[in-house]
Amino acid sequence: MSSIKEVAKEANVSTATVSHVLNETRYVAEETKMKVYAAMQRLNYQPNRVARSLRSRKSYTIGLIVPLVADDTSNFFFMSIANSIEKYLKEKGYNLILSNSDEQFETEREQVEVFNAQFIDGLIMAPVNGAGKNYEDAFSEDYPVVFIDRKPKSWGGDTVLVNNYQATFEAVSALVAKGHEQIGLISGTLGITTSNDRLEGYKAALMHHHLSINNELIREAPATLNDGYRLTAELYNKGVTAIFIANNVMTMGAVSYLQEHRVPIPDQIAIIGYDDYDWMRIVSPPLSVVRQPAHEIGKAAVNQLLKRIHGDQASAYEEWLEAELVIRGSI
Amino acid sequence: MSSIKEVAKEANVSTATVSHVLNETRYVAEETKMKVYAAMQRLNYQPNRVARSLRSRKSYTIGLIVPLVADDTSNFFFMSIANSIEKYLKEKGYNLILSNSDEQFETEREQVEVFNAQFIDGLIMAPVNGAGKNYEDAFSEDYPVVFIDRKPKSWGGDTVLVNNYQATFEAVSALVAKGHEQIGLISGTLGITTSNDRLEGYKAALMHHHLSINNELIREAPATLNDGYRLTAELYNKGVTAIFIANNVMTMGAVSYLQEHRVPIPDQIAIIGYDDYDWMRIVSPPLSVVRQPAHEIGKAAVNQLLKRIHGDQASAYEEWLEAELVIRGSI
DNA sequence: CTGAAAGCGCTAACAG
DNA sequence: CTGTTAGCGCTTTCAG
Repeated sequence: MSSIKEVAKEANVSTATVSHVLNETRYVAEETKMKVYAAMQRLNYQPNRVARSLRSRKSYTIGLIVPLVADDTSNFFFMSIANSIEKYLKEKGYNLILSNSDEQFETEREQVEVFNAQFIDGLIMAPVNGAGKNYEDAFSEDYPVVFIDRKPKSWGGDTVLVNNYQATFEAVSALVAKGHEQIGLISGTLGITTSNDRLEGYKAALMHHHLSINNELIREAPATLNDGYRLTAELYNKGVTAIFIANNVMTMGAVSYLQEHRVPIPDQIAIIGYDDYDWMRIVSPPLSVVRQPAHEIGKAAVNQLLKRIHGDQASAYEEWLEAELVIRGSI
Repeated sequence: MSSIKEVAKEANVSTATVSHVLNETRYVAEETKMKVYAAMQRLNYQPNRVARSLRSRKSYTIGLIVPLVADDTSNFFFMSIANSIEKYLKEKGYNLILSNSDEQFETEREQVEVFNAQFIDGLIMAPVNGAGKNYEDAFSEDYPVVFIDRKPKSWGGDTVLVNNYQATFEAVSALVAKGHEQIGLISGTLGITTSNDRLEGYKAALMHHHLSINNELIREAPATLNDGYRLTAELYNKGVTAIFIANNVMTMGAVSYLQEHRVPIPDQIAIIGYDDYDWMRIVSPPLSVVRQPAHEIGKAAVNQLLKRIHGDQASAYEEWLEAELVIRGSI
């Protein structure tokens, strides 16, 4: 790998000139430019990004931390987001360092420390489940941070969220409209905004339609397939006629239980799940779901982050994206 | 962010000493060490990784390039691999830069160029579909490279592969054992080792069981849900009694077609799909599949890469991992 | 046992 | 219009 010095020598100019033609950062005579380009060509020169970062304090790299639990091979919600973030960043000439917090606060914190020492230009993160974490002073002041999907109480910075409350309200209302009165809720662990908002949306919809809220019909557990299966069994035995399941993994568990026990959907139990993956259309019957705009989350987060990187000093930004109720055969 | 210089001053030692206590790279008196630690504590010192990289030519960062087509939101095979790679790298103190080639050779090549200028310590990549690409000289000599999942003919370096041939052979044999003689094959685009090997395994199994190979029953298209749907329709109309589908996305398309047209599985058509995700267990009937060891691929690739990083000079390494036939209700 | 200082490759004053 | 040079923060040789 050749250096800027060698190029300068080869082209009979100074390193400053090479640097300036490289970055178009001051006027250079056409003729000189040509000499430099030729030299770069001959030496197959590639500017060293590390040296550049050290000097200019810009790495064109941003960090992403997502919480994927290790043995849950099915929750690709954050992977979809990671994918879209990578895509938009690439368009803007940025690289993505991906890290998984494994839904563990410790791991998350460690990764933040690593990033603090690494000249990332910005950080996007979906914080782990759990309240009361002090985020504000975890980050060195050197880069902007955007939270996605979840908003801890202690976080007062930029955030991109999904309107889970509204989507759940609509979904539960749709069940009510079909005549259901005993409607169960299966939720992942409460305590994060996403789960809480879905619970609130559920309650609000029932109240709005003058149905009573029965705590017996509200079930919470870690978002795993097995727990979804188990809670569905419990609710089924309580005599519900409809279930709203607040995440995709537990939706799978619910379908699994109902199919194994030959419970006809939607005749005996209607269900609405969360997130929209292709497989939800090929189970029988196809599943009604709340579709989250995973792609838009990534896009909005990148946009906001780049704004900050480019010096935007506006006060904390909070964007709410709408989720969409998709009705199929399961209700 | 404080620097090593400030720490040195604070501790009344030289920067050399600070560096050496930091890296435990030469003997430092216990007392001096303590002074340095105390100073680091007081200044909340974090060594700057970029400067360290520039000097030591080591970044503790490795690159990963995977081919995920943009609008195919369901093929999470490479995402699973990315996930496991990230996990193993973190254990070893490395970071992961993730990039998507979008199954486009141009994008892939551009990303390699970026990596060439970036002091990655190594690169793992699943090359794009398509033969005849000259890989050997695309990479700067500065870092080792491990290919995963696919092996272009022009690549003579380290590779981690899945024994698709053997797995397909077993799957098709299982269909034969059930009495099927008209067995269709639905494959993603041919030309990459993965698809080719599955085709060969299919043919070999038929021949081994003295069944004739009917090219009419072998269908190829880009691996999309819609194409899987369409090819299933075609094969169904050809009168097959069983179909082997060589990837997970087209498997979804196949199930979709058969369910919509109320074709009983496995009574009228038996199917075996590829890859094993949770949703395959909750369609009715649960799908028999070939399960690829996504996790092990990541692990093996990381191990091999780190060996090279640590100076292993052995000749090209090729690891074949076994895929597993999982029999469920669909045959 | 420790320090001085060179230098990794680059950018950007400052000086013509 | 271009060159000289300091210095980003660190590692490491050489010299005590």
